[in-house]
Amino acid sequence: MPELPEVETTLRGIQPFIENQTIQKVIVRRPCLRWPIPKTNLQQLIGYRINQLQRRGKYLLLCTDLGTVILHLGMSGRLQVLNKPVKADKHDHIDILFNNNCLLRFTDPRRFGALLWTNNNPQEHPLLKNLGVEPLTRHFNHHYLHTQLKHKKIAIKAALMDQHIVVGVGNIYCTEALFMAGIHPTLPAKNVSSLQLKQLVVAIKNILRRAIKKGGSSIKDFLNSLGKPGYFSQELQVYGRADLPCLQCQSILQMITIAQRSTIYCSRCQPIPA
DNA sequence: CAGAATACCTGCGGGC
DNA sequence: TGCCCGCAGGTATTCT
Repeated sequence: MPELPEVETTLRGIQPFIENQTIQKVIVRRPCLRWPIPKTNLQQLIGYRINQLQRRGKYLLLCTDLGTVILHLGMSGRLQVLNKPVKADKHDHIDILFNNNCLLRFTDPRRFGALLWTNNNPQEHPLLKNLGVEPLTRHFNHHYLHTQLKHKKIAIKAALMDQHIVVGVGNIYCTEALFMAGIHPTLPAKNVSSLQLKQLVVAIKNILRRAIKKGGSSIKDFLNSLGKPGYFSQELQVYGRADLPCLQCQSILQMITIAQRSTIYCSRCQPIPA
């Protein structure tokens, strides 16, 4: 489900209900997501307030005076705010109840998501401290990409999805951005021209911004924190369109696998440079 | 060291 | 109807 636009959509959806609210109760139904859930730390949070809700890459941070809850939605995770008690379903692993009677519920069928705890600066947490730049800041530009990629032989698509280079770009938006920039996804990262890198940066920023505006993509089951789908999937040009005609040139779109992820591209619009 | 493969899970749709 | 297969938005860990 969640790449940067979906995580950002989630943040914006839950922020008004939980920021500055005091934690009243925490229920952990399933002790393990990707890693064990730090139950003790969560119980100690009762009576503490969420000072701030932040996003770093695909992580969400619930900041309190005691420490920070680090959340990752994995592949199928979802956060929603309920304003009345609703019976928990099979995959509703964690509930956090606030004094305003809002209930923050974490649901994750595949359990690739995570809830972690840190007493220290969350940016220094092992999972966060080596993350790459935020794609929607000025630090993400073609000079930066050139520096990062100039020695990399891996496919450009694999490099863009490496969260240590740039955060938030996942399989959908990476596939789309490469199409927009006219770059073949298997091209070795070091061989992407300077002009192409510029186009790629523009494409990535553009697609992420547009997706956020539309509330993210609902490919299969993404629902935002209000239980509504995102509407960006209607605008996807290549992702999910293998064997269909390219919307630009009518060539049949191809599907290949790169770094164990499905990749769709147009062999005419995204040629391999001679 | 870089890069590739593996592992973690459940659910869904399609083919038989 | 039911079973088996492949596929799904991610990424730390282990391997070569």
